[in-house]
Amino acid sequence: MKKVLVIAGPTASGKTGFSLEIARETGWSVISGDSIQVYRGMDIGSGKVTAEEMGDVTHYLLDICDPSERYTAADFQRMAREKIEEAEEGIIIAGGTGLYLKSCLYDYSFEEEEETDENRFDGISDEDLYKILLEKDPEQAEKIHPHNRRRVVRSLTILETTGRKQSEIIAAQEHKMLYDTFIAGCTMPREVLYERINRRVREMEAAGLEQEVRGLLEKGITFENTSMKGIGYKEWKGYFEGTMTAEEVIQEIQKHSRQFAKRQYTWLNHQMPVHWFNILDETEKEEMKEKIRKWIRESR
RNA sequence: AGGGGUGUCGUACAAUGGUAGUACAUCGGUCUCCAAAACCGCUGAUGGGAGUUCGAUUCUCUCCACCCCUG
Repeated sequence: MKKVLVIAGPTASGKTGFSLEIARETGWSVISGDSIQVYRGMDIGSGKVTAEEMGDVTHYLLDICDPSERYTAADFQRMAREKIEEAEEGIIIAGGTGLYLKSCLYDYSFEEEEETDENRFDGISDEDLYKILLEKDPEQAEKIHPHNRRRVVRSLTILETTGRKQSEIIAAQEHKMLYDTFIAGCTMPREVLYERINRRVREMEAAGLEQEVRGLLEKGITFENTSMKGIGYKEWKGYFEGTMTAEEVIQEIQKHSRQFAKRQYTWLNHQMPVHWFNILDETEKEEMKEKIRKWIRESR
């Protein structure tokens, strides 16, 4: 069974550095498990590993899309699984996009779908849309809040294009991991992480984040593109429309990053079996490495 | 020092002589392809004291704090 070492954790927790250390020790490649780092030209704001840091460690799923394209969890699932299968012994996935990690590791199945008109439900209220779903797939509807239009539309789309209920698709799965997986979670006290986040955003500012965003806009990328929904990018809309100062933008990015880190903790704590360790504590870090080495030695 | 003004959750604002509300933030949570997305929930305030009143956050006085003007 292929071994998959997942290095997870909230933003700014040091996932990249740790994954490089392990990659150099094991000789394994690294898959980026990140929804924004797939886009070319989005380097500073996405906290992408630099060529210099990377050295000769092979990285997959970085810079594989144009920012005008839409990359999704299904794309990640397919491409990451391909890389896992190609690996000789094992591979590392470093990233903080919870859904991407889970959908790749577990037996999630994303049904093939036809293109649908995104605006076909315009004019129908959230409540009415929810009632429709309640009628057609009550089991799934009960799991979704009526106000969460995106999820309601999603379920209806699955129903329309595949002819199957989302609840049935999920019920047919075993909810088991497909690989021999070990999930290491980089963490640290919340206040320390928040300070690091704030500092990192300042560093992005100094590294030329504004110029990076300006360059994307000049190439025709708009704030409507999925890629521009990322933290560090979407906040500049007001700035380029003349309603916000750069300082306000930076503070928004810091705030959104902190909120994101909190959501990442919630996801990782509740959705996957993570082995947490305080990455700033040298002893804990070494213990984690030892656990990883032991897990690699075990043959299953 | 004199004159004027303002004091309500962390912040910005509401309202009322009779249960003090909203937004954002904080904190917590949901999650099967837009997920760095979308959505949900909780906590939390009338500056201190006195008076009028059945009842004051509201009216009155006083103290305190802050702001503006004058010197």
